[in-house]
Amino acid sequence: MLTGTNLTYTKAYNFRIVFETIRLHGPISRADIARQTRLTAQTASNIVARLLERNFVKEGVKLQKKRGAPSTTLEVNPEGAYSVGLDFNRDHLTGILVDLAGNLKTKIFYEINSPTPKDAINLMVSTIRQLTDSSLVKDAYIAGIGLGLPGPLEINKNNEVSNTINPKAFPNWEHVPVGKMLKDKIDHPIYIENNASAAAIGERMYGAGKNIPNFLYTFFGAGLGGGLVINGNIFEGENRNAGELGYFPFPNGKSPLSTSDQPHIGEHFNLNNLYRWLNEHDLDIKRPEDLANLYNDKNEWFMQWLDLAKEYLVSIFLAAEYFLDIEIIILGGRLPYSIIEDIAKDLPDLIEKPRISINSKPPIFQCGTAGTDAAALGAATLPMFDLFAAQTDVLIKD
Amino acid sequence: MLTGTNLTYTKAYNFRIVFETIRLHGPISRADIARQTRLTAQTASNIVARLLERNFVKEGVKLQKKRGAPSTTLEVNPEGAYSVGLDFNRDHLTGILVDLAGNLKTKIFYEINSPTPKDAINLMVSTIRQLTDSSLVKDAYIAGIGLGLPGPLEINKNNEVSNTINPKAFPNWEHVPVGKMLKDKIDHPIYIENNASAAAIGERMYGAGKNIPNFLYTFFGAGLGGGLVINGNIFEGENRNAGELGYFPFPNGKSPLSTSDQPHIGEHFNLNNLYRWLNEHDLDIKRPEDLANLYNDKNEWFMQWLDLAKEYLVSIFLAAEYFLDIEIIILGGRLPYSIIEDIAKDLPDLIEKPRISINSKPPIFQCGTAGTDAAALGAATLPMFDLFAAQTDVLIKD
DNA sequence: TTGTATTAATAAAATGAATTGACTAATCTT
DNA sequence: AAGATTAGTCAATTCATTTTATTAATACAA
Repeated sequence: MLTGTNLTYTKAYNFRIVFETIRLHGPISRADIARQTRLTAQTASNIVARLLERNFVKEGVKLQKKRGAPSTTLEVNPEGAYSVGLDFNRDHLTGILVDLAGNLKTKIFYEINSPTPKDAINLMVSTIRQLTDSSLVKDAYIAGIGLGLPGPLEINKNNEVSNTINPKAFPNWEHVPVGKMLKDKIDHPIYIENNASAAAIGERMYGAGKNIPNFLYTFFGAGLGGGLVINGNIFEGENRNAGELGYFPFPNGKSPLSTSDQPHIGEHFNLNNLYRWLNEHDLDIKRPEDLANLYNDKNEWFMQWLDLAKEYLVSIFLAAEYFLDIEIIILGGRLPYSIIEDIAKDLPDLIEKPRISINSKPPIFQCGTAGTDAAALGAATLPMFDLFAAQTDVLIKD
Repeated sequence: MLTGTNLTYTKAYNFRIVFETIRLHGPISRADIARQTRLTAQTASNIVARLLERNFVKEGVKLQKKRGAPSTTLEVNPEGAYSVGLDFNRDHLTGILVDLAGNLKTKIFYEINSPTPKDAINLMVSTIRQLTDSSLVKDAYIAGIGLGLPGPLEINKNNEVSNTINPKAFPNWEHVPVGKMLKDKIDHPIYIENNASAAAIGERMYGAGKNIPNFLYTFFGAGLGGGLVINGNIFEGENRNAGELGYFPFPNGKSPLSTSDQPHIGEHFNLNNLYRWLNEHDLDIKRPEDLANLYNDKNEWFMQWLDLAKEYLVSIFLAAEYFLDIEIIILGGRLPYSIIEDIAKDLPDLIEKPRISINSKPPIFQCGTAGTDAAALGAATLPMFDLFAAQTDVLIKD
């Protein structure tokens, strides 16, 4: 619905704009903030005063340029806020604490095995408590708790709780009100996203997408996921399922890992499928980390998988270019960094041959900066993003 | 760059919000406008006064609901502004005049044959003059001139002029500064878009996309084009080439119309390819309208083409769903309406079989309301959109 | 028929954000 | 040492929305 705006919203937006300017371009002086944001020096100065008061920024070194009075610079105060991120899947729970600058402060990792919802929630709650009760964040402001779940998710009518997990891949987890269950026990705002979207938001705010308003994030998790960042914000689609890259059909033939009657690329990237297939070839692989060794050894089976993976990705990324003319594709997730790096290195050449172009540049491939904890880090940035990101929707009523 | 906002921008945005509310929901009272926009009654009333003063809206009937004073309703004043739209391609130039309500007032159509840039510009100029000098718009406010060109387009460094046409399909038209050439002779603001994007904006503002902020528009023109509307605005991509649906590869085999060494779906939808192929089968077809007869007669060659066309579209639209989880796909363009209607009718069933879904609804297929003049009507709405659409970017400096 | 409740619309005053203008202080240039 | 330039802030102004108050029109109930 079309709603108006007023001074209050203006204030909220300018507050975010100034904070973002300091975060992305700091250390920076009040005068430079005013120039960049096109606000008056007075307004910028006033907003900075509010940011200082709330401890979100702090003054840094004095700086002199050519002439005139030297300027005192401002930069993000990492201790100004903290946030908790959880990345949950059937084989693991990662919990982390990050500060306002996006630094990872604490990390807790559990290997688990398809827990019941009740057990899972209990583990999440104790993990959150452990992270928020540490001496580090004593008295500090906690922005909230972000939870990354394997998609697809649901939102019920009340818009309050979102949660269900692909029932085939994760039995007994249909329509579990994860958000509600957590809210009953945790006294912080709770944000839930599918882990691919969360990771994309993480890269957008703190990582490779910091200065890139439009990109496609490709998430190698339990399967193949994606997060689409459009105009600086995640684009979720009508049913919150945008970025389901795994559903694309194989460009020709099908993967030896495919077993379903609707062959789709996701099957090739499904880690359980991959483990099983490698086991069939006498390779004992149980965790994503184990793949790094196979890659280092140039194991023939793994390299066969990797070559096919690249071929399949090419067809997806071509679609991304034709549809969205996307500038940058960021790759991240639980696969070892060396493997993701290899993919990012090879794709530009591989995509060039089938690509049709009249006057546009090919997409750039980049590795995410969050490493294998991308989902947890992304989850942790959900509260930060909600509070600080300079989205234009904060300008509009409701 | 991150820029701030202030009261002036607030005012501009609320002005648009109120106008849009009247346009989409009128006849509507001041009180209802206030309720919908969440502005105060006073503010809504003040903005309406400004809209009345500028003749963009007019008062309508009195309306009484249950109790209380009856309200005077407001509605768009069609005569409040006019706009000119041109749809140019190598075989035709369509020029139209529309009013503020989106009604087609005058239409001029020329059949042409790959004119030189100079001849084309002259024809455009005389068409524009004819449309703007008519007695109808005497003394009326002309919002501007919109020009739809076959993509892909370019923007030069100065951001002022955009213009070049697929040189393979349209010889001697590389890097022609159409915008600049028009501006020298025409004293109205000039807007240029590729015709698919223009048509998409037209459907967004006045047609099937009126109340739909996210949709994919599919344009059957000289080839296959697309326009992506995201958050109410056209999404153009990094090189302004988003929506190049024609570049998708064939899902299997290739079309009998395909001749290039990089087979792609666009070849199948290329009208010249289609005419040629039909000619080879002794069917004398020269214009899009001629296809309607073939369709009525259920001509075997044409139906073969049509069945393949649907198959190819399915693969594109599946990609649209997986990538964007798009709710609605609007079909329009120069193909006869009966054929587009047939496609829209058959696609839901055709897409259901290959489609993979866990908990999302399939896209809805709809025919555009602009008919075969979609591109020209879309071009005509470019100035209207720029002046009246409630985009959040009008809230931000620069 | 009369009094009351409800709603529409606007006038006048208040609010609160950014802006404008004036001023001080710090540094470089000549 | 004087002048130029820049940073930063206080005080006053501006201006669109909001708040408050008022008038007018209608329906409903007694």
